[in-house]
Amino acid sequence: MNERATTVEGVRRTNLAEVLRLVHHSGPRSRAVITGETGLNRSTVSDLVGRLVQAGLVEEHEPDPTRRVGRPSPVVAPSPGVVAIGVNPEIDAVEIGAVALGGSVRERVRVPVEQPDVATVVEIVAGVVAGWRGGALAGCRIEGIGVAVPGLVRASDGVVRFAPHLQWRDADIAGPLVTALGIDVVVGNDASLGARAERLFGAAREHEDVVYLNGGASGIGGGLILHGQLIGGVGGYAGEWGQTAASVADAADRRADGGVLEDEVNRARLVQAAGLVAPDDTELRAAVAESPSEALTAETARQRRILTATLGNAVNVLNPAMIVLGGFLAILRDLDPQAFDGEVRRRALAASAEGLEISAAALGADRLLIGAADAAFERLLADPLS
Amino acid sequence: MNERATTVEGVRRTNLAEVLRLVHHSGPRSRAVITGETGLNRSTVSDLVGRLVQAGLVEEHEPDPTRRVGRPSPVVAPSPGVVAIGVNPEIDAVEIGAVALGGSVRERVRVPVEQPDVATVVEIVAGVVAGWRGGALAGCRIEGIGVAVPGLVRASDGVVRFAPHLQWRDADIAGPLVTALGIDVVVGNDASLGARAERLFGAAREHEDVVYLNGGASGIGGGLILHGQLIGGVGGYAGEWGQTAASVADAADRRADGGVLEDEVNRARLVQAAGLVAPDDTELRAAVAESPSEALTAETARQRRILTATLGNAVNVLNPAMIVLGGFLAILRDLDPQAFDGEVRRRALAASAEGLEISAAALGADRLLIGAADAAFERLLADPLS
DNA sequence: GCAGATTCGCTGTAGTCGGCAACAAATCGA
DNA sequence: TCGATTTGTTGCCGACTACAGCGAATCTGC
Repeated sequence: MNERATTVEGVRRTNLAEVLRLVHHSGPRSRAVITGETGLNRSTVSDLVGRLVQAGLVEEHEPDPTRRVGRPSPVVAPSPGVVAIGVNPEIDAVEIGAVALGGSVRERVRVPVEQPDVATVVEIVAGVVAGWRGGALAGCRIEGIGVAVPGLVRASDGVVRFAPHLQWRDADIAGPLVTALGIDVVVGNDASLGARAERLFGAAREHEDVVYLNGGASGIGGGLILHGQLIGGVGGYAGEWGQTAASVADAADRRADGGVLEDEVNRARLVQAAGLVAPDDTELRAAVAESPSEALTAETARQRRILTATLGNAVNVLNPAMIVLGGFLAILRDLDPQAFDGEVRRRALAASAEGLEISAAALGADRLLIGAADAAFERLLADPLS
Repeated sequence: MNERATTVEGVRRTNLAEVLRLVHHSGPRSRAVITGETGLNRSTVSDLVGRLVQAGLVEEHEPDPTRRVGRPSPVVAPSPGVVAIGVNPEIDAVEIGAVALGGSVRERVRVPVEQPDVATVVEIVAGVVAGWRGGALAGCRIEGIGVAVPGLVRASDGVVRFAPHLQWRDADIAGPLVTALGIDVVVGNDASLGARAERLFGAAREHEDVVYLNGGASGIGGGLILHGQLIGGVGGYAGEWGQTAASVADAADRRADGGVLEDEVNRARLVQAAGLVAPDDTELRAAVAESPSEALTAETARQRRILTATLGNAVNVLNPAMIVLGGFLAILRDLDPQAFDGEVRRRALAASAEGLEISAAALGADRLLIGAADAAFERLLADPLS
């Protein structure tokens, strides 16, 4: 995250970045607290905050009425006037959000559209952003646009290599968006950006080593955070758990011959066993929890066996501090969290399971928008007074 | 690796560390080259190198006779007088090496001993190091001791949680070694340190995302390097591929019911199929390569199927730039590297396989000693003029 | 209600560090 | 032998944080 400062001027950039990142990711806090957490001198923090205020990136509010002796320290909060746009094109709609520094969603729109192509997405985003600029976000500073794509995204240039759901292949969405809006654009994999959001503002807050798995209608996506950094791999395609060969201990548990994890641990199979038609996650959760049929019970048990085996492997290889499950994977776990977690632990080395926590995703539908917007903030966070 | 410099004094520490790390990991190079590679100013490099020379950490040699115009630039090389001790306790011996800054092994000793306990290892190391200090390493500066243990090592304090081979459990080897020798001690997992060595001085040189898997008599160990950093996980136990549930597609391929990867992909099974008795890797390699029996051919094919599936999963999840195989895993691959690599690629997403290279380990028996010693150098590299 | 204690913001000074420019040194080519 | 080129060296400058001293704001005890 932080690059090293090899020059004296770079020190200020590093320190400005640290202060801004702190109030953005960890919330408003007093100058005194910032001084303690950064280890910087009071006068230095004063100077840094002053510059950030002058740049309009943070605001200083009157001190918290803490019942403590001493002169009260003003609270430094990220400015709500600095926003980034998060975009999530999906098979049936394009979701767009305006996220302020600090992680709060200020605006949010869902535009239904069947399997949009790049041009359609750009058009929709341009229209929505133009409307916001003249209205709800008038006077705001839009720092960038982050796009969360359900597919493989090349890290080096943001080209969407393959998004099966949208039927995009080698699609450049960043270029047209920049042209249309004149704002910096960042493109990323949806699960990776979801992991980012959960790590910064959700269940995995403050954890440095996180495995995030999300189960959606189209499959299983994942994100990986190690040493506090989002892991992309050499091309940026890391995290594709859904495409791994499932380790199915009992041959009777296998449904798809030669299939991959998302063929076995599969939302559609769960829906079918529940006898539902196109339920959302809330309905599916209810069906699984309340008086399930024998077939549904067997199917959930089967999927849980395979999923826990996969997670056990992940624990052995990565030794994460936390596993975060989203979508129908959380539903599978919530059926009996204790048994589920115990099974994962049983399949892992005792030492590796010691530091492990398993949790359902905390952020709701905003997750992808927040993650995408945060990625768009990255440039600002790295060098606040560019 | 590099921490951020939040203070002006820290800038020098960072830059000193960068220069020393460069000549240590990437080899001797002229001041002019260092200037180009670091982006620092000539005068700054001059100052930094001068300090490192004064501290005895690097030496300046007369310039390379390059046939180029201009004033020749002296070559900066790591001082061979600065060494770290690498230690590798194994089931039948303790191996000890003295590794100089730059990565060259200066001394090396193998002390045969049956299943040594901690006290025995400490005694042996103390004896060997005392001998070196009075002889071969007289006048050398011993910066630290690195111990590569075949087992789980807690990152926070270096305690060996469990080393099945040595039958160590919750063993503190760092404390007694420090007491006996008065030198800083670092303890790490053998495979992780092997990965470190391969990344810095071996096959994975200069790659940022590396999966390393080593197959030994006792099982399969692994190390993981992502974003150029060794991945430890929250407790430091990451990389235990051998204990993962193998994904065996064909039930007929399974040998150990409910077994883990190292039960299926197993050196002993290979040895048995070859009809050998306690061969070393060279003998095993020859047996596998030259006119193998039908049983041996079937066994290698079976193990290759399972291993390639595991590696395919690793590629999908981690998208590494390189997979490095050591020990009998390299033997399995070398039987037909092209087919092996092709199979791994086939099991991975096309995009993830694009940037992938697969290779046998390049460093021989010195690997663990070099990795352990490099870990012991870490403190010096982070802050050269402590 | 007042005085002392405590915490913290503010200001001016000091020390450290890398960049820069000018000069000197060392090599090559003509 | 001279000019061109590259690089080490030196002194100066600008940038940045730490520090100390002072004043401001709040709490506690009497």
